[in-house]
Amino acid sequence: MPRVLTNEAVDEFRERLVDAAERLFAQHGLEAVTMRQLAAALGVSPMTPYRYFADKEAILAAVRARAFNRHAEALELALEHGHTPLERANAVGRAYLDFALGHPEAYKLMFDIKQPNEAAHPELVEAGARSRATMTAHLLAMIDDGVVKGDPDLIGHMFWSALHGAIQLQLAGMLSPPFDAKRLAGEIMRTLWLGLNADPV
Amino acid sequence: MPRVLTNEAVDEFRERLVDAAERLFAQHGLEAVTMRQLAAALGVSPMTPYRYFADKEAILAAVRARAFNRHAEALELALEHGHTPLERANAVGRAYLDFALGHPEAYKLMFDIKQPNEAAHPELVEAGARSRATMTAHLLAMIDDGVVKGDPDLIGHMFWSALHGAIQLQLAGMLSPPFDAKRLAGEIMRTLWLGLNADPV
DNA sequence: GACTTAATTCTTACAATGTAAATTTATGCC
DNA sequence: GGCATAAATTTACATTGTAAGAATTAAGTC
Repeated sequence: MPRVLTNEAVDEFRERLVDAAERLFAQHGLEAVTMRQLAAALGVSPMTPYRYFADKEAILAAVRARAFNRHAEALELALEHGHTPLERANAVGRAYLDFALGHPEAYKLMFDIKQPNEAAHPELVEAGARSRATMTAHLLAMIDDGVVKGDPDLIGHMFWSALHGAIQLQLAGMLSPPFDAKRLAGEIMRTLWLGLNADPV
Repeated sequence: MPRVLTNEAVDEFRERLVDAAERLFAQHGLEAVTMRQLAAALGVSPMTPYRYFADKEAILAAVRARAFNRHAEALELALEHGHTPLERANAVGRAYLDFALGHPEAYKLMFDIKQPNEAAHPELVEAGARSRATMTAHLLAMIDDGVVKGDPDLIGHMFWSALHGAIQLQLAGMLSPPFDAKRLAGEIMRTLWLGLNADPV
């Protein structure tokens, strides 16, 4: 009988490959990283990764899933460090911005890509859902506490859009001094809070 | 002496090629369109386009420049159709949204791409500047008229970020009912106006 | 410990891409 | 008509993702 890979060995290889892919994508961008480079980074022959991933897209899915999970963890950590709902909202916004600007390539892979059949990768779907859920968790508390009125899902999407827009403009190189994502995001979020409280329901 | 292309002939070929590129990019996306396809679309051999454009990136620059100009024209048209500054602001916002959702591929080429040496294509730089200038033109009038207070450039960037974020989320497939770019953009813009007026300077 | 056998890995191969280099074609002056 | 030369085509090459085939290797049997 031949040697058979244990599940642990398979997982370990997949993880090492995702490590390398994450690093190389961040360094050179998704398009610029080749299957051959990934294989070389692990010291295996060019076709070996195909034993562990269906194709390049499956590797992308794994990297994205990990990014969504890291993102969720960063926001969850921020959530714990605020005592009032408003503090938590600000902490989450700041954490979102810090993640995006600190890991721009990961952020683009998460939110700026239309992966054809995303549904084929359940771990990716789950990680995406987790990240999304964390983003709005604190808003529910704010509505409950009466700090702000309205549909929490709608308000969450409004802040998300605003933050995302500022970030995307900066990452695409469309902003020049004295404007940057951090400043714009701060101004927009402040103004939105004002507007939400000024709004008669 | 050999036949020499007139400037008109060169311009005409370039224009036909940009026509084809625009259409094919919109249909299949930038990455999926090959130089060979572009050549075939004009009925010439694969290398002929290289007589008129340095490389694929130069074609992209030309397509982007044209998109920026179309965008500017759409916004300028909207500007003319409003009588009060507030009407004009709403019309421009609506025109921006309509352009983005009506020509999603063009929009992504304009605002979601970091073209390496953009500065090497003056027509692109100029078209981009024109589009940007149009976006903020009406805000200056609003500030002058005292409809709203603050730095017009900052306020312009705030609305831009918010609109862009909602659009990008939709184009990346990140929004699902009952949320879409149009609704989010409307809610955000309304709330921002409220917040700006509520804000003591 | 040698042998068998199938999972794993590596090597080879191919079609597609952007584009460089070589070749052919066509024009207008002598 | 022949020639110089711009334009266009043809040929060629390195690089990519990945399919197919060949080689390697390790576990169980004797």
